[in-house]
Amino acid sequence: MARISDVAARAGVSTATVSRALNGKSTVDRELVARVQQAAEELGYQPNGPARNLRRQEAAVVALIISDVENPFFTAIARGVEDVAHEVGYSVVLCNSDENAEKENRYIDIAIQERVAGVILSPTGTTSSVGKLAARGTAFVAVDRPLPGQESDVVLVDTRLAAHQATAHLIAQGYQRIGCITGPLGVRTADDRLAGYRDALKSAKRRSTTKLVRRTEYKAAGAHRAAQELLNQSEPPDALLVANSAMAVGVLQALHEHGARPGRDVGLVAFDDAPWAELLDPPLSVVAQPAYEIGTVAARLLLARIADNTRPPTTTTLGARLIERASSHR
Amino acid sequence: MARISDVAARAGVSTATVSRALNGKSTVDRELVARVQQAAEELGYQPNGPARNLRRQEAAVVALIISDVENPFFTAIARGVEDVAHEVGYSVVLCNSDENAEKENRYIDIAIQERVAGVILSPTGTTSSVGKLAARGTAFVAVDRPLPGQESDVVLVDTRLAAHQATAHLIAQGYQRIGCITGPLGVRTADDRLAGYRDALKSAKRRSTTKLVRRTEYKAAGAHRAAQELLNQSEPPDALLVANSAMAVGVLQALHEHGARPGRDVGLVAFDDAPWAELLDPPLSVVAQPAYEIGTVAARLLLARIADNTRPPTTTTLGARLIERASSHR
DNA sequence: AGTCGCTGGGTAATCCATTACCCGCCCGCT
DNA sequence: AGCGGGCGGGTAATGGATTACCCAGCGACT
Repeated sequence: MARISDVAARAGVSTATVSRALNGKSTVDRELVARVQQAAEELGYQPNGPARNLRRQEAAVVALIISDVENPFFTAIARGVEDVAHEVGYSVVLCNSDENAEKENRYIDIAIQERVAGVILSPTGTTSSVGKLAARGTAFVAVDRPLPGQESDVVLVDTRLAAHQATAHLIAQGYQRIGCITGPLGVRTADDRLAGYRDALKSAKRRSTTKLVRRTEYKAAGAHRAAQELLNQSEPPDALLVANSAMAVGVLQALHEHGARPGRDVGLVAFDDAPWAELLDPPLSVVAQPAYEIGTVAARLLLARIADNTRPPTTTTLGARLIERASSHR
Repeated sequence: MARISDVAARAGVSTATVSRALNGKSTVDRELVARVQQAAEELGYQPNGPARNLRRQEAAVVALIISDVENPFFTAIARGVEDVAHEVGYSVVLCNSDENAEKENRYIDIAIQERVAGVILSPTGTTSSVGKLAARGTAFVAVDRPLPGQESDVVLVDTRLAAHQATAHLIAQGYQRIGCITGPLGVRTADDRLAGYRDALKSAKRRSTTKLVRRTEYKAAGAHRAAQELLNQSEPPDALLVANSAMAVGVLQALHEHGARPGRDVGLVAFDDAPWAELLDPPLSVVAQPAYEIGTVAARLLLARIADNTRPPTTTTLGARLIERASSHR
């Protein structure tokens, strides 16, 4: 594979000149630049990234560690991050932690080893292997969930408030026994959505009971089981707040199996707007989160922090929007 | 940041011994290994990736370049690749080419520059910047679509046959004017699905007319417009074959706007099984592609090629499965 | 006892691009 | 003419881990 010295030889200049000509860092004679570019072209020269990064002590790459590639919420974030990063010449590599602290830890190690310029991640939970990033001075930004006991830039959604509003909406529609199916204990968004749900019940002077609450992983299968359990109780819920769209699929299946119609029999609001939510009969009421915007904001914060790691940590909280459709109307 | 020489000093050995102890390449005295590991631990030593890759001339990383992160078909492939790669200690970085030859080209350059061990990609189309990989001897595997004029390992789905079967199913159900909404001209899967559709019409001695065929990007918006056009014709289709699940969303919207009920009024089969397909009323008939398996197969092929780049190129064709639901029954 | 061979471990070369440092040349001013 | 300043470009140091090469020491065999 062609090296910089090959290009230099072909263009009849030194390696220093080749580097300067190709990177445009310093003024180089026009004619030489042309000769160098042509030589590089002819040889199909591609600079050796590791060598460059070794010397530069940093790669123009940001790592994005998300907890589920198959969750549209996170892929939308990825798009936001990409669009901003590309504008300024950074590349984005996507890593999938699968809501698994060990994988997350592994990817953080890789990010450190590869000396990426910065990391954006949705932390899996309590185990803060993220401390390593802080310890090394690598810029990082948390999205979707804050980092326990870490000072850092964070981009959140006011998901507790959103859950409150969604629940209040169900109450206003006259539902009496409102349940909640949320994510695993310790996952912050899951906790917050549950808290918001309880806030709303309290505001309405309703008693909340654990009999109407289930926690499970953020997947369809878990939510399906949870919904089955709730519906099989002697006093089943007449409405449900569901914490993400994959879960909503499981819940809708369970309702179907019980012959219960969303809206009329069981009011339903789910987090995350999905393109198919409107296609259902009845259309699904959702809490739309600004996922793409989370990505763009996080990327901009990260770039600012790469430029200046001493700036004080900021917390950005974006709002979510309740979209009322027929699944939450009798 | 701690360097290998710091670890060596703390453990009282040479850098060579540290490297050997941590990589387990050669036999090192047990006690020294323990001392080295402890020293590394205490210093929080993380090897410098660029330096390592520079020396090794290769990184234990495979790049996966897909054409749409938001398409569940591709994220399922990603999962398959990841699962296999992780088993053997490789990391996967995901790049999103967005069906854009320029972005694809850029990511290929990055992959070459970073000296990744191999690349798996779903080629965007004709412009074969992929030639660079071949020229450099970087292992690569194409998924979902073959590479025009490139000898390489390929993992495909027999999508033409699947389209044939799906169309034949619509014919068997008694639909008379079957249309097709497929992806852009030149995207191989889009061409194949259209070809399969025509094969089926021909087998059934039906005339195929371009009046019932529309091509658009693989997104909901394009498919929505296409469906509108088709439905507004004087002789609208009474069934549609739709080339992916995002498009199906657009088509379903259009049908709804026309007050047409899937199945009864317009028979419908779409490519890609989505978790929500069963939730619709009526449930959507689909062609389920083995996306996860494509990923695992491609990863295994890539690993084999990394080990031995002289092996002859293979083409693996996986089958798709038609799942008949109510949207394709009168 | 001497020699061969093996093993464990140290020294230094190596991977390649970037950039600090330095030199030569030319222009312009006095 | 002489000198200073600026610019273009070359030489070589640099980043950090891996590994080729070599050496010392020990055990075994003749």
